[in-house]
Amino acid sequence: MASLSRESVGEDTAPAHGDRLAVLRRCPLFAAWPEARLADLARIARTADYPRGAEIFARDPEPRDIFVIAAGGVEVSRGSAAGRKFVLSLSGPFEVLALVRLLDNPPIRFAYRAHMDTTLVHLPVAGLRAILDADPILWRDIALLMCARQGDSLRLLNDQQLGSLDQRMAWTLADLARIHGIAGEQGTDVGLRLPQEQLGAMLGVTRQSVNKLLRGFEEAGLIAIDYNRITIRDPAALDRLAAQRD
Amino acid sequence: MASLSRESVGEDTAPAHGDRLAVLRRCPLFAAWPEARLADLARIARTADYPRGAEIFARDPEPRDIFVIAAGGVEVSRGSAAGRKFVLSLSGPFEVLALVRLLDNPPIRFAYRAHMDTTLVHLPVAGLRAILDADPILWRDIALLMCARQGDSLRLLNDQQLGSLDQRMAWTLADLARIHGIAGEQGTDVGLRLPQEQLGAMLGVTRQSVNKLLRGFEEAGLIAIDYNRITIRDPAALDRLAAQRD
DNA sequence: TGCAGTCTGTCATCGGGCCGACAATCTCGT
DNA sequence: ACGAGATTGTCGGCCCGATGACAGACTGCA
Repeated sequence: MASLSRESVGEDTAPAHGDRLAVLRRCPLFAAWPEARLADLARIARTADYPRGAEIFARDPEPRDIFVIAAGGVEVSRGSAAGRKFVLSLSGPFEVLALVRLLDNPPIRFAYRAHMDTTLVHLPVAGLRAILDADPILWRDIALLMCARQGDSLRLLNDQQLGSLDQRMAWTLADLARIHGIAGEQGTDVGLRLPQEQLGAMLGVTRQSVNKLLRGFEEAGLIAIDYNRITIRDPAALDRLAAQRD
Repeated sequence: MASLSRESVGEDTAPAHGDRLAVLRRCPLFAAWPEARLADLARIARTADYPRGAEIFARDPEPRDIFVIAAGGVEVSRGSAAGRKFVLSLSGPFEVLALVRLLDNPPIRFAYRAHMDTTLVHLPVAGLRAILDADPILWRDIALLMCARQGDSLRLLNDQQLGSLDQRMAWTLADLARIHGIAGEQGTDVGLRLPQEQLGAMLGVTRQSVNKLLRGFEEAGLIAIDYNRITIRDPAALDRLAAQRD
């Protein structure tokens, strides 16, 4: 159990303000917002650092923040009573998370965990709503982003129901590479050292199944495996495999 | 293959306009909208009837309408190349569907089918966007609805991954009863005559499994089965079973 | 009323993925 | 450099749900 949380809350110096502004400016969600609104956002925002493995809202019984990843990565997951875990996504920098908190009572609560050393920009939901209500056309960007997120969820749901395991694996790997990937000489490195256990929690299978599946992919020349590290050798074939879900 | 579609498009008499207004007024989404905006909506809206089994956008290669169920029910589903089908939901009156079309290019396209004789109010997406942009605070309602929908999808995803089959069945039955159910003396009738095949397509299992599962539920006194018709006898126990998903 | 088409009920068989177990390998902190 | 803990690689047995098949029941239309 990680016991650390919110290391650097409280410093609110001018350069910190500028940092927050720089982060917000790089979020696709805020891309079209006027400079003044971004400044408003930066004013209510607070930065916090989380060491690898820390739970993001571990101490908040009723979380009140939406947040943006400034650096690092966040695992969005949910545990079951039986001890199993479902990993919804591994998000990277400049993604805005927990937007569902704009609702007064969200229907389900996921857990957020720093997947590596991570810096977040917290936006108190009340303050964000005030800014949105003061310039309501900004709600449009929220609405459209939520439409896109909904589309992503529906695609995931569809894949879970109709796709074979190989297809889901191919799709998941391609997706991870797109978010976190680092292109290299031998191919695109899936930029995370993710345990097969965690991959399993994304696909809904056990780590043993993931292992067999990955070795199969390696044998087929799709990927290369170096212990924890996966490199995509044949992205085209991978996409072809993933795209058969229709 | 159903060949019928859009029977009554074209009539735009004054009383029809009033009918459309009445339907829109009963949608939760539009509950807080000012009367003038609802009138604008009704003005761009068009009503269409679909016989049971008809595909809603069968003829539109690039569908441009968001729609509201005025009466009847709509099955939202997606087929696979292998001939299998995934049923996302069975929606009832006054639900607004296909909101994801507010995006220019939705990431995934589901099929909509009239699950019984159905009347829809079509809202062209361009017209809707114009109305929203003219009074942008209305975007807030869209955004919050999409947040709620997203929450629903995430809950479904979570259940698929972590829940046992019984739990998912219990949850699905309770959900259907909530949307379409008719309370009676012997308990709540799940208001649809849905083939076990279709239930299977919602849960991601075959009709045989659904059959065995339902008989088990009946034996346990949770439900009563009369051929196609399911009546919930012990809603408390059903909820208890469904709620174990944590 | 009868018949075609749909839906249910049930069985035997098969297979993919789970479970439990254990050894080998790698990483990281001290 | 070393040892504890995490992660991988692999196996055999097992179980749930898929598959294919078939008879019987129900519905709705002619």
